[in-house]
Amino acid sequence: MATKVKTKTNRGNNKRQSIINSSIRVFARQGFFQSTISQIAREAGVADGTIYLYFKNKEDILIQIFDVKTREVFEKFKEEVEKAGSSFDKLKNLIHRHLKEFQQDRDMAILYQSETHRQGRPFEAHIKKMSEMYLDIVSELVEQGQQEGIIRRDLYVSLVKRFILGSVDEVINTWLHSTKEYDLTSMADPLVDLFINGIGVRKT
Amino acid sequence: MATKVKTKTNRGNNKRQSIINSSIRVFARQGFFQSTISQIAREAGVADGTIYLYFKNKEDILIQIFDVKTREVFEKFKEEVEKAGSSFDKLKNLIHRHLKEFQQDRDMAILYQSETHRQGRPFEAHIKKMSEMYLDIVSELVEQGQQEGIIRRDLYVSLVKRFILGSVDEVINTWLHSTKEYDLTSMADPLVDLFINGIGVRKT
Amino acid sequence: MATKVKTKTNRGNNKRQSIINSSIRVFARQGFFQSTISQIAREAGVADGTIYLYFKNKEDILIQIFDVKTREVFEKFKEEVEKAGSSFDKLKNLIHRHLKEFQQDRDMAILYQSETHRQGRPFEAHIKKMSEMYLDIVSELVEQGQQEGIIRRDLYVSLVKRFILGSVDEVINTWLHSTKEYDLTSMADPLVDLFINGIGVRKT
Amino acid sequence: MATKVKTKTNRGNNKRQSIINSSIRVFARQGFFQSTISQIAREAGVADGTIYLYFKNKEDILIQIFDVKTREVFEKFKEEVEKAGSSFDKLKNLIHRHLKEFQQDRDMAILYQSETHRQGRPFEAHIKKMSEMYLDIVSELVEQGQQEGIIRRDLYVSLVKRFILGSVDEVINTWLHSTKEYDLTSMADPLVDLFINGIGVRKT
DNA sequence: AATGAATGAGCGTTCATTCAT
DNA sequence: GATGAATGAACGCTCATTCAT
Repeated sequence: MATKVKTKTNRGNNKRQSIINSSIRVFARQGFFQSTISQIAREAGVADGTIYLYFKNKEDILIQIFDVKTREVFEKFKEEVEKAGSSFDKLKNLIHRHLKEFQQDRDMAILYQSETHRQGRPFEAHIKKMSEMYLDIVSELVEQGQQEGIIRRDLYVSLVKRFILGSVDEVINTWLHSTKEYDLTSMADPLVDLFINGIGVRKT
Repeated sequence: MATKVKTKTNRGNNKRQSIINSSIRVFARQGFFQSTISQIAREAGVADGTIYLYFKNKEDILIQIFDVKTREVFEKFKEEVEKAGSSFDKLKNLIHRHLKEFQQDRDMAILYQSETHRQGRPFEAHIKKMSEMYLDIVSELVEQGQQEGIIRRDLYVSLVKRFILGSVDEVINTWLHSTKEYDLTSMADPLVDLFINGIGVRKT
Repeated sequence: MATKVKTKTNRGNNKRQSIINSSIRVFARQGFFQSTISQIAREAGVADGTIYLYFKNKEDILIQIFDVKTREVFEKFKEEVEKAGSSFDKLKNLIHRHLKEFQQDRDMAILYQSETHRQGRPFEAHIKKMSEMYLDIVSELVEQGQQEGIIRRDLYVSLVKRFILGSVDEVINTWLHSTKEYDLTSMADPLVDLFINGIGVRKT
Repeated sequence: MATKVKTKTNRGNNKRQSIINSSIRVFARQGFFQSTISQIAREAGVADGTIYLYFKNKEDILIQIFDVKTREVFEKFKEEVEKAGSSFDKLKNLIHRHLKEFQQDRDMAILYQSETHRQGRPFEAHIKKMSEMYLDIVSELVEQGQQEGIIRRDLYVSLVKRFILGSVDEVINTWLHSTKEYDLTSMADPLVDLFINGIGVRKT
């Protein structure tokens, strides 16, 4: 149906996508600064110069990757949260999906970990935006939980966000750098348990 | 007394230290790959070539920084933990000191965040070592808490470590990238509260 | 006819040749280690980086020069030898052509002299190959002479080769370092005379 | 007797000699340009700076080596020639001693081969001087032989010198680059035979 | 639109030489 | 005399970017 329209547009998009995909792979493998345009071009099966038809420069590739990918990812997160009813289930779904997505796209996970933690200007904004989306999700979730009476009311929501996001990130990071292979999603339930109940013994 | 001995040794050490300090500053400001030997040399007030009297190459600077600094930092952490009695106080002290140290040495904090999250081989080992020290501290702490009956027994200790370390890192990372200035250590108590009690409401 | 094909191929070859020619000139003038890529590039009318499009590194230029040039030269030598009938005439032709070629390509002669006599590994093989070609030519020539009954049978052929090649090289070397200009080929006949008859008086 | 006087002078001379010897070794192993002052210093057991107390600069070491060593060597050559009576024996002795000396001092032989054949200014003069000494010896020898009636009168003496020196050098050079070990001096007699009689069959 | 040869600024690193001790 | 830490010019090489085809 919508197949014919693509002819012109998609040509470009195919090449564009191809470059983006190659970039993610190459960046993940070697890091942004260690990657060369030539490598990306070779991996994408295009000429070096072609890349500059779609991207302003090397950094622009990275920026666009983040813009697109994070939009995608957080769309999925939102969807996952909406799927569930209680705030507890929402959290569980979120964490599970978070781990699952990063497990499925290892290269992107690596790239994400590297880039969200490095310094270097022209990026800040994009990272922030993404981080805020996570915050939004968590905010809603916490608020709902509080109304449901299952989440404490005396919380700094922004701290809760870092508390959760940080833990998940570290779990992912450990997985990425681990020599052993194991299922990342299996960490979801224990993690959620920690989020909800903490490590302290409950006084009965 | 021991002042004479320095003449020879210290000369070198001073210059060495100066280069290390400059490197931390420059690496923090621009990232490892964006930093040049010339910048470091200029900042340290030495000639480019001088750097190679003390370090094998650019990467070696980074490695030595980590080796020294992490040893220092974790010495402090251990000390802080030993200062307290109950596992609860130990955790509190640890988190507090962690935040305090990184707040006091912002450049090192930035460097630490960048390097622990990037890919690139010849480093893995050094990072691992450091991470394990943290794990050791947390392990002991958790174990003690379990014996004291104030920390749950049904925990994956290695997950707890990531749960705690990840949260703290993220809190630091947010602070580093924040435009507002605020006291990082003020996050300690709320964080510990989250670690111990989680976000869930306690059923009475 | 075959003119169109050049468009792509020749472009590269022209630049490649240009770099090779410049390199011979620069190497001859200052020696391999004293020559810089910048000098070669300037002399060839290309950018420094361009050189690395055609050669792996500085040393690779030298190797390729030798591979090509010595093949060329020894093709000519062989041709010259085959042109003559008697072994005596062959020898005469060989020496004459040898001197003529090196006189015509003074830079290459200088380079050849330097490089065949210096130490430094990654070269040995290439030099050897070349030297052996000369040996082959002389071997055949001597053998034929022996069958013709005009060359002694009690000779170490490998020594004869060095005897001849060494003398010729030294004559060339002297010419190269001489302040006076003189016709190098004029040395051919006297040299051959010495090869054949030696310096001793013939007992009649 | 003259032993006491040395105290002061020799100290210097010892160090000087040590540096010279080390330099020959290092230069021979790696070539002049590939050798560093540090390597020479280390090998000589002195500090880098000390070298500049005895030599103006790196090149000066090379020059002084040649000045001294060639004087030494050619003293021996002369001596060897004077030992013999007939011009024929003189030639035999010269060649034999030449090969023997270079065989005994392999490093110097390598250095000599490299440096007499490379281009690079500030040297010419020293090489020339040495070469002329050889020429002188050969000249006398040939002249005497002519008077004795055993060497042809129709010879360019300067060509004869190159004819002989070149052959010997090439024989040495081959020996130096050979993988097999063999006695270099065994080449002396066959070589002399070639010099005297050439490769041609004598007409009876 | 696509190419890829060409560019040249820029960087890490080396090393001859100096000089304060 | 002797040292060796310090210097900084110089070089080989890389690679993001451009542009003629």
